[in-house]
Amino acid sequence: MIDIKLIRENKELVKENIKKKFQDKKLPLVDEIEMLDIKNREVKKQGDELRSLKNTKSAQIGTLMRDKKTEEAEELKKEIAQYNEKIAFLEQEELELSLKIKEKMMTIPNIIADDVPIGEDDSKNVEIEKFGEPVVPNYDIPHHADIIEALNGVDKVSAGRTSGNGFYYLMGDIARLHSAMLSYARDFMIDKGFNYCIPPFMIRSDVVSGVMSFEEMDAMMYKIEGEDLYLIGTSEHSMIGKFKDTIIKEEELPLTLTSYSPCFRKEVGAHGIEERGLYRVHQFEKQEMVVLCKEEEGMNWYNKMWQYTVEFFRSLEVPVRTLECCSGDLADLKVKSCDVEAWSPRQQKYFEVGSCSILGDAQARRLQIRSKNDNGTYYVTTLNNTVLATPRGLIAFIENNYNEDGSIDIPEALRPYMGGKTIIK
RNA sequence: GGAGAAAUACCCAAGUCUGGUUGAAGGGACCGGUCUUGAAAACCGGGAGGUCGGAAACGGCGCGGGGGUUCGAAUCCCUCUUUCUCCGCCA
Repeated sequence: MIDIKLIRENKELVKENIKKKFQDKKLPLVDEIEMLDIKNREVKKQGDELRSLKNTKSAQIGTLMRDKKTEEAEELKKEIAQYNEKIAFLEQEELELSLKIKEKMMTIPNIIADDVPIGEDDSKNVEIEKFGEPVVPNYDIPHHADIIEALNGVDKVSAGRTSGNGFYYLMGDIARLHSAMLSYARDFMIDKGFNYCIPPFMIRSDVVSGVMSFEEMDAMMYKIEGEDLYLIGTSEHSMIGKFKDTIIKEEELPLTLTSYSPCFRKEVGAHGIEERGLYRVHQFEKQEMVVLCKEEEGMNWYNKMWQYTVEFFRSLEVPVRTLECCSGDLADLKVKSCDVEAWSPRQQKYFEVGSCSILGDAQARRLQIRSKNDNGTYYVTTLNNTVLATPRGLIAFIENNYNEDGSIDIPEALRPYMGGKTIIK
């Protein structure tokens, strides 16, 4: 959500930005908002004047009552009653106008960074940099589901029975590897100075609607029957929600947090749960990083954050690359975003394992997350990035550490979490 | 799940029974000053933060959130949320 002042003062910029994102159908909204805003302020002004008048007269009644001038007081009461009718009418109008404005404002995309590549969809995303050699071994790498199955590491048949498609039992060393990776990811971020946090795994609807649109909510979030609660789709939801309606002391910024949570997603729509294996599932686990900082420090953190993820995967012998999200593929709330993709030696291409985003003050404005200095309050800049989401991260790890004989190497970094094991076979 | 108590500004806290100079007493912290070589202490002085409209003057909102009664609500009523105490249940 952008500042409405931007529409008042520089609506061409807002329109230009909409065009850059190939959302031309939203262009008329800008003028509509501008008109509604003018009208809203006019109505508010009228209302304020009447309320002011009413307040003054009411105070007079107080004085008259004290002086026992009942008749005069009664007359004033009648006078005020007339104001109240008008005020009620104006307030209704004010409410309707501001709702309309808010509804439209929510759909206006955030102003993207100048250096975001312009493109209509994900096919126009731009590779930035490769880290590590994308090696293709001279033997075949089986599908991850087959690798894991051969090691007795997964049971999807039983999961289908208990929970349906999109769920899984991880077993034995593979389950342990899964946990080891998460523990390592946690400690990796703690060592970077991030504050470890385990958040609530369910959140209320007002928090959800603060972080996503209704359509997204419907497509992603599981609702708890009979309660105003949703299972989180990512800990970002509860981590950002943590600061809803608060003013953070400026000396506490930047807040650098790393959170663990299971994540639940319906995965309704485009892709669905149609793929074999553990790539797209209803339930996964994630170590996340979240940063709240001053605007001027935002880009600095953005660059640090994706680099942390790269460093993390490199320490696990996984080649990665960064892929910059183009304007059309960028979610409306984001200023800039890049994916960290892991190399798949089997498919001989990169696939997404994480996503780093800077949202400017858009998320903070929606949720009223502010800080304060001598010039007053301001909305903080929010960022989030994946350290490790797994089983997806597990797949990347397994493919890249797979040996011809079906075993999986455990790199140095992970061994303390695997009881010293150097190999899974 | 049951019973009770509470939520007031950065923090503590008065006011709520008895609605009207309470746009919120009093502390603490904070800022400015006196004193001091400097600081502390003491003393004097200052301001509610926020938000919306306005170029400004000024005005609207605002005592956990929402609604209601009333000319007028921190104060009365309803509702939601949260916290605390006790009981029950439970990893």
